[in-house]
Amino acid sequence: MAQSDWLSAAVRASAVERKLASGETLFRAGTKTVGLFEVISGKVRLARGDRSGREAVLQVASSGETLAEASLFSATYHCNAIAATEALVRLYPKKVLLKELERDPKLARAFTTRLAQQVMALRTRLEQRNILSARERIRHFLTLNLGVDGQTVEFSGTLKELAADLGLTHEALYRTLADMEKDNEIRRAGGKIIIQKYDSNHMPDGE
Amino acid sequence: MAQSDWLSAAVRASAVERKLASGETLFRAGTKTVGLFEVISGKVRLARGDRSGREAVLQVASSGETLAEASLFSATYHCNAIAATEALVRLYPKKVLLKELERDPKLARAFTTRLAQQVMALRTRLEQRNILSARERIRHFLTLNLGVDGQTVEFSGTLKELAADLGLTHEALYRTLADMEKDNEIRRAGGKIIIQKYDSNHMPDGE
DNA sequence: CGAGTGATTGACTTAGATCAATGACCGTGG
DNA sequence: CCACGGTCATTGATCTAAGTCAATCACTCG
Repeated sequence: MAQSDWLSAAVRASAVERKLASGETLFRAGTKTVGLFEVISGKVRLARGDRSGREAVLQVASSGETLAEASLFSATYHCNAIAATEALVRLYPKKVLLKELERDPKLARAFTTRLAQQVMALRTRLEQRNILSARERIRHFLTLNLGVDGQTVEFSGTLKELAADLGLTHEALYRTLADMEKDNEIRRAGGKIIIQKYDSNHMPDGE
Repeated sequence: MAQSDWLSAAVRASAVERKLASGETLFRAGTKTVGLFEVISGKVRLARGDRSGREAVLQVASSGETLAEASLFSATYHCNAIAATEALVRLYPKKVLLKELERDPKLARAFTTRLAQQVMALRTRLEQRNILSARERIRHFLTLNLGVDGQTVEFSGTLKELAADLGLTHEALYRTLADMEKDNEIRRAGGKIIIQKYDSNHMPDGE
């Protein structure tokens, strides 16, 4: 399951595992960086909290994904990483990884590609945050996460988490989802959302 | 001025320059990627537009900065790049660059570092977009862009551009700025904003 | 069985988006 | 040289959707 294939054997050998309880902090902003984390199981969210207590979710890493790639190039972390569920993570120490990156061009390339993907993912996220209407925001999310069948979106975790992910209050999400269901735009079934119609010519609110 | 020092001679040799009029499009989402752009003079903004016409500014690249690093690893662009002012850009063709990245570890490292910085910058941006209060958002921007003197923030371009950058309407920005000035929190002088006081214990609106 | 949390809905408030109008500038072409 | 079109900066009025506070129900876990 772990798709750490892109990591070289040398790096993998140096890994250290750590178990996290739900809600436990993996690292905190300001702390010295120790390396790159891979989530083996569970989910870990990367967030920054502003003074007002509100926290901005920057990323939610599930099994197979990595955390804090960028922090490798900085002395301290700039975000907080908190386990969203009980989780198992693997730490690839900074030193080893950096050295290997230097030596192994294949690894370097893979790593760079990952970073590039992150950049694009972040941009998508940013794009989404620019949408002010909750409904449009949800639509945006839905279209981006359509399953292979082209009409089902599966989301992991709670709706509350999804709300945080979308940058909405959970109330707003519940309500909008309910509205969309009432309007027959979507249907819900457990952890799934089924899009009822997606033709560009119904636009209930756009011009 | 151009800080393309991190690029190897081979890459630099292959560069092609292009002049853009203000408002001219450099590339559009969906177009095939041709390479990496460096802004030599002027400003180019990277943006994604949602169906409603609203455009999300993802990055504004000024002289010395590069555009579309991530697109090197993807077949098509995912954003639009539009010259915000008259601008001169240099194109480093994808093919050459990719090959050089493969060959030159030093270049690869530099490039990776850039990407990592981008990731962090994007995260900061994302964090900002999570702040709902216009005033807090501006404060956040100000603290992040404090000059060396610790109390002056210089911004380039128009206030309107800044507004787009902050994800606010220009009206909201004008108003909030005016309010902050009235409250003696800031002072304005041309393209500068001077912070009058920044002690954590005045909090005009926080709890 | 009670505490804790998610899901949901109601009522209310508010801050920011929207629409609109005005004055200051600036460059440009006749 | 100046009138005119364009854009920025600014402010007013209004509206609305999302945030906030709050209550309820269903579940699960120990």
